[in-house]
Parts: sequence; C-alpha cells; structure tokens
Amino acid sequence: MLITRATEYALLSLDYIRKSDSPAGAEQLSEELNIPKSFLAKILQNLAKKEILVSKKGAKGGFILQKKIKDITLFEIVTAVEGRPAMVFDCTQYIDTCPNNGAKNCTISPFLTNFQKKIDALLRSLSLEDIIGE
Amino acid sequence: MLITRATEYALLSLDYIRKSDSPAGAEQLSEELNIPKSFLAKILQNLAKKEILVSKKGAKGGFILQKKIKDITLFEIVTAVEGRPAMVFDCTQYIDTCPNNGAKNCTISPFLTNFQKKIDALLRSLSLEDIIGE
DNA sequence: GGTAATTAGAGTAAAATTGTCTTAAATTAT
DNA sequence: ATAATTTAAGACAATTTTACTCTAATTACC
Ligand code: SF4
Ligand code: SF4
Repeated sequence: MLITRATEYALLSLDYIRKSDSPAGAEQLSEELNIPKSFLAKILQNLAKKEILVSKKGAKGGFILQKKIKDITLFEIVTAVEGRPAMVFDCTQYIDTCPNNGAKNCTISPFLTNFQKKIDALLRSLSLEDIIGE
Repeated sequence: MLITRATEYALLSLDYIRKSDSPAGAEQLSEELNIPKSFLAKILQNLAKKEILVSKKGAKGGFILQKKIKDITLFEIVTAVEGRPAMVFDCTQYIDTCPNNGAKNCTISPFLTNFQKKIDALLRSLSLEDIIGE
C-alpha cells in the first residue's frame, strides 16, 4: 500500500472542509465522515502544522483551508499526514539487514531510485483539485 | 511502501539466478545474498508457481528462469510474491469501515482507481531486463 | 469565568509483514 | 534400493507498522 488509511481520511476531510463555509471541527468531521475522532484529530493537526489547514481554537473553532485546492499537492498531503513521502521501497529502513550492506553495488537500487522519482513527480503534479474536482 | 521486502528478495534472487549457469538452490541463494533461508524458500516457491521460475527437486536441484528476462514483468513478480498486485490503496480491505460504506459516492475513489491503473500500467511495462540490465 | 475547541504525547490494539520450524515429497547419485 | 539432497507445504512465532485511544493541557470565544 503506497498510501495509508490516514491519507484517505485526510483527503476525505479536505474535501469536506473545502465545501464547508464555516470552520469544520474534528468532532463534526468525525461524525459526518465516520472516522474515529481521536485518530482524525491527529491527522488534522499534522495538516495544520504543514500549512495545509489553518486551525482555529476555542468555541466555533475548527479547520479551514490555508491555500486554494489547486495549490495543495498530493505530495504535501501524504508527507504531512504520514510523516514522510510515499515510499516505493525504503532501503534506509533496512540498513541493518541490507543484503548488499550499504547499497553500493546493489543491482536493483538504481531502479528503485528511479521508480521513486517517478512516484514523487506524479504526486507533486497532482493537486487536491485534480483529486476531488473543482 | 508500495512493494515489500519479499519483492526485494525476489528481484535480488532473480538477478542471481539469471547470472548462474546451473540451478541455484534456496540455500545457496540465501547464503550468497544474505536472505533468511526459509523466508526465501517461500518466495521462490511462489515464483515457481506463477511460472517465472522452474524448480528442480533433488540433488543438484534448484531454480532456473522459465522465461527470458525481457518477458518477465515487474507486475508478474510482485503479484506472484505478494499474492496480489501492488496496491496504491485497497478499499476492498476496508469494506467494514469505509466512511462511504460501499464507495458508491466516494469523492476520492475515482482518483484512487485512476492512480492504481497508472501504477499497474507502469509495472506491466517494466521487464526484469529493464530493472537489472541486460 | 465557563465552555468549546484544538494540541500534545504517551500508550494500546490490531493487522500486516517477516521469519522459523517441522514434516513430507520428489529427484538424483551411488 | 537406499541415502543424500533439495523443494513443497503449512502451521506457527516474532517483529514492525498501522490504526486508534486516552488524558491532560492550552487556547480562544462569548
Ligand atoms: S539490497 Fe539493494 S535494495 Fe535491498 S536494501 Fe540493500 S540496497 Fe536497498
Ligand atoms: S471511503 Fe472512498 S476511499 Fe475510503 S474506503 Fe470507502 S471508498 Fe475507498
């Protein structure tokens, strides 16, 4: 799975938020979209930290978009929510059990790097508008 | 992670096998490539079942390629080894907790389907030769 | 001040991946 | 034939990742 449940929830929430005219709260989103509240709250926090959402605290608070949907890329969203870009295969997590210990002369590593670049480019080229329509 | 450790091991093994002139055994591959033996054996079995490798039992047995490397696609390999194609995001695994219960009117589902098609096409277009060279 | 909301972080639970073991079956060499 | 080698199969265990929860603190509005 290239993307996780958290990213799915983020996309569904972003769609809801951009359709809402007042700030949408975590609780509201959770109920409307049937997403576990505490989990969703974390996701929204991450989107706020990465300047995709603006969070308003206090009564009548909630989240609103910080940018136009055509200026938010899928790459940003995934990275914000998952804590790192969507990975094809992350060698760096297996340094201790890398069969070629260090990737110096790994036969498939160049391919993986190339593949990753393609995915990154694709994710960067896709805006939220492309995903959820205008 | 779009692809798993099992696929990495498969690719490394396939590279080794195609360079070897006699059948390569699970034990040999395991030692040469520093891959856990029993885990690798499973992977090789799967590749054999899906007609990528031919397995020869008994003394001097092992695995050899069943096709030319340009006729083996990455799609085949991943599907054989992982039991299913590489998924961008698999809604079908979340039927019981799908916020739009059933995907009928899910705003992001069309995008996901489209994305998946792109990945499938890419994986089908890549041969083992493309990955590990001639 | 009181209430409604986000923030932060630790902690838990479930699921998927990764890896092991044991036994059986097949093939080859002697 | 028999022994040695090697794959086949499946149950099981360990590890890692994902998914989710809880509690307490903080901020802002009215
Ligand atoms: S072997 Fe090649 S692919 Fe596997 S981890 Fe080391 S570098 Fe990455
Ligand atoms: S909500 Fe849309 S994306 Fe999430 S699971 Fe249901 S269908 Fe798939």
